[in-house]
Order: sequence, then structure tokens, then C-alpha cells
Amino acid sequence: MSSGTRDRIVTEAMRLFGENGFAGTSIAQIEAAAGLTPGSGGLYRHFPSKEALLSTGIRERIESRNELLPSMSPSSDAPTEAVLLKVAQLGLQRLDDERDVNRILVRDLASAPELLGFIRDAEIRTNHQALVTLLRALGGPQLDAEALAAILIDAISHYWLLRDVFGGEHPLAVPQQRYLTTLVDMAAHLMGDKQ
Amino acid sequence: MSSGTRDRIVTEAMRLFGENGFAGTSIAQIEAAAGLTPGSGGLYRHFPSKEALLSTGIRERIESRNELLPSMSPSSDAPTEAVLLKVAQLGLQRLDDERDVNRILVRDLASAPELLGFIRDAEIRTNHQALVTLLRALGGPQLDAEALAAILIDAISHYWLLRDVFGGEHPLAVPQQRYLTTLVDMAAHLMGDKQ
DNA sequence: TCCATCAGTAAGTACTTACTTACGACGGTA
DNA sequence: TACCGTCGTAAGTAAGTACTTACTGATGGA
Repeated sequence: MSSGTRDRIVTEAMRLFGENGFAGTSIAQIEAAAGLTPGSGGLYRHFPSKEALLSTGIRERIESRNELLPSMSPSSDAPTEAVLLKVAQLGLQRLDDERDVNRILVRDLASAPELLGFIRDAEIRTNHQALVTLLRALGGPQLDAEALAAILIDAISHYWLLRDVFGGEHPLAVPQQRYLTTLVDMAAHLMGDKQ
Repeated sequence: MSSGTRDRIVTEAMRLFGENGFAGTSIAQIEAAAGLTPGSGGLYRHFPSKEALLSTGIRERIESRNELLPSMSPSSDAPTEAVLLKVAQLGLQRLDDERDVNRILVRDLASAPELLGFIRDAEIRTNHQALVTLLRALGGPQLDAEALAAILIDAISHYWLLRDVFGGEHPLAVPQQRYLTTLVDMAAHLMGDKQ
């Protein structure tokens, strides 16, 4: 079965791109990691170029993932703080699960407009819209849910990113629980006020 | 004078590292940009290696910069929201001014522990500590100023980073003014409550 | 049994990489 | 004039780059 090799190539390529960057990963490295002979162009039986491999890897990873907020409404009788804390923890989890895609996004895609557009529409705006809907259900009509949702996403994403870049610990050394609690507290205060 | 050439090398190297990444920039490119003959090893009259050049560039940029919050206390009679908004705008300005260093940090330093430590101590924690001091002066003693300062820094940094990666516009398309106003509003609400 | 297709390899393409060596032009000092 | 260290260049090194070409063995359908 050839699709086994193809999938191994994609998996190992995404891991290597995430660890060493796109320019820092060679075709030979990917071949070796996928069980092919490094330097033989075996990879090109499955992909026409290094760029095409990157594009395929990113699209497959993002398309094969489920909704971040599948059905948050059933537990909407819980207090706002508890709901938001759960969402924040889910977001951090998701960032961890797609570590490689997230690293590649900030490192290597600044000059790949098609991939940027795909990620923006298929992942970033989708998650944002789901959070906006949730915030509107919990807060009053005066609330700027779009801005608040963006702030929550950005704060959590950058907390994750810095922790990742600095090898496991956020450079400001604020524990995750204190960080998330304070963030959720801020949001709840704002929402309570615009009720 | 040779130090002219040396400084040109550092300047152009930091620009190219920021634009194309460390692995994506060649010694020949840097030499050409600095006015040397590309491919002649003229760069090596001034730096022993590509890594040493990167290290020197980052350290010089960070050491030669002034305080982000020089003396915010004099205008402490202004309302909290106005002070925080000014600080947020200053932060965005600083991120723009040191665009190259910021890009290099998230793209290429994950496996350069000494540089990470230097940036953390000389830049990130310094700014955080200054903001913590300001927040403590404005808010009550019950406030978790360290967590709040980290959240404000992270939100603003990620807003800047995504706007940079996506070529000028934040993928969530929230205008800067609305974003900052909402962020400052959240902080002020929390601080007012813990007064 | 024949035969076409597929997946992988060996070997090589032309080119780029970081870095080195030998040398000449230069300015200051003796 | 003789000398010295500095700065840049020409020309190279060995290794690595993405990708190609020609081939081999296995597979599966007619």
C-alpha cells in the first residue's frame, strides 16, 4: 500500500517543519524520517515539490479537525466564569494538539498568501465566530463581543506561544491557573457591566 | 574606517534575518546588502560565524534601547483608562520599532538558550516589571498585578504579531482602536473592583 | 503469461551553503 | 625607505540543496 508511505511523509514532514522550520528541513531529512532512503528522490513519487508537501500537510491537519466549541450552550446555566475558564483551557489544549501547524504559521507562512487565507478562514475566524456567539449569549447587547473574543484568543495564544518558544516556561513565570483566572475575571467583569 | 562596514553588516543582517529568517538568509546576501562583494568572505573579517553575527545584532539592538515606561507617574492624576491606553499604544509602537528582533525571537531562537535568556531578562521582564509597578499604583492591593500585566502584554503582542504575519491586517479584522479600548476597559473594570 | 503501472533506489544534475586561504592595496609608524 | 597590521577581494573548499533521470522489482489485471 503506497498511501501508508505518503501519510508517513506528511506526518514526519509536519513534525520536522515544526521543529526545525521549513527552510531548516531538507528533503533528505524527511525521506529518512519516513523510512525512505535519504537523497533518493523517493518523496517526489508522492509530492511534486517541498512547497506542495507543506501545503498538503497544513490543509489536511486543519480539515481533519473537529469544532473547538461543539455545543457549549447546554451548560449555559453554569456561571460565566466557569464557562469561560473551560473554553480557555480547551483553547490551550487545541494549541498544544496542533503545535506544529501553529509554529509553522508564525515562522514560515508570512510569504504564503494562499495558506494564510486558508488558515484564517478555516480555523481562526471559525473559532472566533463560535466564541463571539457564546459571549453574546452570556453578555448583554452593549458588549463588543468581537473585540473581547479577539482579546481572549490573542492572550491565550501568546501565552502558549511564549511558553513554547521559551522551552516550556512562560518568560514572565505567571502560572497558568493564575493567568487564566485573571483573564476570565476581566472578561466577566466587563460582561457583567454591559449587561 | 572599518567600524562603518561592521555596523552596516549588523544593520543589514538584522533586516534580512527579520524578512527572510535566519536559515533563509545567506552570508552572500548580507555581504551584498552591506556593500561588500557577495561570496567573498569579507564578512568574516568582522564576525567569526553567522551565529555570532546574529547574537551580536540582537544584543546591540536590545542594549541600545531606552526604557519603555520612563516616568509614567507624573501624569498619574489622569484617569486609569487614559493612562493604560497610552501605555498600550506605546507598546504597539515599540513592537513596530523592533520588528526584526521580535520576528527573529518567535521564528529562530527556540534553540538558542543564551539569547532567549538575555531577551527574557533584558527586555521582557523589564517591561513587565515596569507595568506591574504602574498597575499597583493605579489599582488596589488585592489586584494580581503580575497576571494582569502579563495578559495586557500578551494580548497586545499577539495582536501585533498576527497583524505582522498576515501582511498588515489582523485576521480577525478588529480595528486597533476598538481592540485597545476594549482591552483597557477590561483592565480598568478589574482594577476598579479590587480597589 | 504477458504487460503496464507503481514505488522505491542509485546516481547524478546544477547550484548554493558557510567558511577558508592567499594575496594585494592601504595608512600609519619607524 | 622599510615595515606592519587592517580591510577587502578572488578563488577556492567540502558539504549540502532541491530535484531529475534511468532503472529495478513487485503487483495486479487481461
